[in-house]
Amino acid sequence: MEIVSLHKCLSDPTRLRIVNLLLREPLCVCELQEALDEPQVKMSKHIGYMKRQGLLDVQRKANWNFYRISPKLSEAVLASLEAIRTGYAEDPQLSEDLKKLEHSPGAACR
Amino acid sequence: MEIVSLHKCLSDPTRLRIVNLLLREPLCVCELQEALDEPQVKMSKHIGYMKRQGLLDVQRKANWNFYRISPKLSEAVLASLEAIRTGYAEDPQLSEDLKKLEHSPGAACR
DNA sequence: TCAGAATATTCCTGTTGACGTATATTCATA
DNA sequence: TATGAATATACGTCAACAGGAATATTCTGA
Repeated sequence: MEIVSLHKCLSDPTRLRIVNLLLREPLCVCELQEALDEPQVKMSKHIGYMKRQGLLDVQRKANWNFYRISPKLSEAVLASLEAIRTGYAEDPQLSEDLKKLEHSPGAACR
Repeated sequence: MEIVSLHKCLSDPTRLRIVNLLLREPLCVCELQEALDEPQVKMSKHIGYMKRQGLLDVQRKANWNFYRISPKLSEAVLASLEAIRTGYAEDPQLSEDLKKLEHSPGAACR
């Protein structure tokens, strides 16, 4: 994945929030939607963008699409992502998203 | 500095090249220009952009403007920058820029 | 095979940003 | 103080992208 493409992915608030959650575990779109509380079309388009750039990949299970950080990323890209995970752990928005995810009642997709 | 702003700065090839050089040492605009071999107006605008976002700051010395990575950045931002410096050390373009900088005959601004 | 759930895509609009040309600014020095 | 060097800004144009509304797609289960 191109350096510039990675940073384009990270340069939108919604996408950053999505990446922050996926850095912990793969998630289905409906879980991401619930955690971020954003319209479906908005989520879908940002996810599609990051998939096209090679940052995410999908696994379809029954009715649900599970996204994860692509396992094919270079060490360099992973290092940048790790900097986000550890560096911004105390960001109010990002940590609230994580809390919301943990506290969410088991979603239908599970 | 905002997380998103940082990544916007890093999501353009020219800006990434500039940051890569400034991560080593503060430089004057003319040195950056020579190393990257890009038009003056292009350099100036990208530098201005990063200054407005709070990533860079200036020190004027006589006729020259020396830019550096701002010393006021948070640990988190510095960690992201460090990931770039170490992670992409072997990028052809970025390492060529560095080489060009080292081999450059002492610029007028020194 | 039809209905509905989960997700993606298309179309439209407004904003941001990238690039080039030309011009302005600022400062040092002749 | 006029000139030139270093750098920034204004203006115009074009492409990328963000957001919403509406619609399409894909799969599951009745």
